[in-house]
Amino acid sequence: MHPPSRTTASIMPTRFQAPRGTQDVLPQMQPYWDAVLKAVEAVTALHGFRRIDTPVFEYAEVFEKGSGDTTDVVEKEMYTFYDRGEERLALTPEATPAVCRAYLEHGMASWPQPVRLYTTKAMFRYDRPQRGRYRQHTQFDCEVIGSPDPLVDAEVIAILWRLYAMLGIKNVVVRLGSLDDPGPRQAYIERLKDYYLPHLADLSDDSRRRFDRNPLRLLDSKDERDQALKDGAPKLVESLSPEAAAHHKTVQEALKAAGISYEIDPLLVRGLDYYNRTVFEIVPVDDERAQGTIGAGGRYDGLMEILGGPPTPGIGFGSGIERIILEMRRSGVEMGPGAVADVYIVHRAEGDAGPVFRLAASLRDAGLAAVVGESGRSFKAQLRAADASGAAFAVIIGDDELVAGSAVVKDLRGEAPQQSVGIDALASLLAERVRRN
RNA sequence: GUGGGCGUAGCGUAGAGGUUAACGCGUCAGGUUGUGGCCCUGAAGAUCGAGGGUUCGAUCCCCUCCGUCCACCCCA
Repeated sequence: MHPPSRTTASIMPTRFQAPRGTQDVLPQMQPYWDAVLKAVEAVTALHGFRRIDTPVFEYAEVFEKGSGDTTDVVEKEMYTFYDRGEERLALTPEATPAVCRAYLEHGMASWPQPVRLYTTKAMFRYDRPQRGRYRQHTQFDCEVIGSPDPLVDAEVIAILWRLYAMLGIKNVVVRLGSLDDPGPRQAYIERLKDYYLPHLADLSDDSRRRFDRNPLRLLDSKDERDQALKDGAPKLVESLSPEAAAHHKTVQEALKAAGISYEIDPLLVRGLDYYNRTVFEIVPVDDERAQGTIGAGGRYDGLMEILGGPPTPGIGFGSGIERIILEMRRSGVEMGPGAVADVYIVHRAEGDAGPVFRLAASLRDAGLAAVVGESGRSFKAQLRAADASGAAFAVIIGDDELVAGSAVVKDLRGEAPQQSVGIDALASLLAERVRRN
């Protein structure tokens, strides 16, 4: 469980740094996060979703059973640990099993069905970091539990579609596939293996491994040696059972009705075991990079039983907020820092700070963001800071004003002339002027 | 987990086996008496990612580690 500890020097040469694959979200990036989180709230409200928050960690079995213990996410990427007792826990690598666990634990089957839930939370996967791939990332996650209706499939796709549009993301497309139900899918897999069996020697190493572990992935190979064989392989979406085919068709009709551009991807395979029927991803059309997928999900009608609950259909998706923001910026969305204050107080109160602090408090009482300049810095320096703060007004209190009980109001953004105002009247006056701007 | 590129002040970059490592942005201070944005001047700020090796000498060459980026794998 515990690897030999490395020397401090090798981890931390001269100073601390954030652990590999993690990142600080600095103030200049916060406007993007703010925009995404606000849009998430807005779009989920428009679809009648309610928020749920599950713990950062769960019993490891929740994911081992839920996600599938042979999936890469569980087998290679999960942060598993023992706490000080005997409990084996795991940092959440994906939201769906955790939300389903909560559904069962709290008897949500007795709520009006289906239950529509969303969350935004940190996910952890031990993986080699790349642009858009982090060991800690944040996901917007939606789950609709308790309905087999294909219209619900289309609805969750519509949520993402609307969210991305709200955020100014352009040029994305939905890739839609169907994995059928377990029985027919298994029959299809057998046919696929029969097709590939005579050609095993010609396949890439990766694909030979896939043949045993996850044959569906054969169709997804990017290796040149595998390309020729792919074309002749039986396609899953062309082999669907009548029920799954009808479901698939209804989803498509609903997407068309909603004006969502999608393309059928007969090779779409997701890396989690629990999916059946509808699977989808949303990808940029003009970015061929590997980590381009910004949102993905699918139906998981069998998951609740795997977790020990009664048969309960469900569908959901996750969308990585870091990737959403990368895509926003690639679409040309630019967000500035914004003003940190409405009013910046320039003063020379080295002795008696009372009047300055009372003024600042009265401004804040009036709802104005007020920043007090640093004592001891020149008026010039403080005014430069006032300008940089983005404040609309500077209020100047020097020695003369201190004696007179007044302050000079300077309009930093407009043409209004400076005026001297009694300190008592300042807050209401500025509140009025800021409101007018 | 596999293969490869990169790592010089807070940020973006230049540089060369050999005296005090350069520039822009940013920061701070000034440009006379208490007034921002533009402009000008100056200052601070870099053990050249870390450790080890080769060499008379390394920031530059070699190795290891750390980080980052790209592809694969996987995924959001």
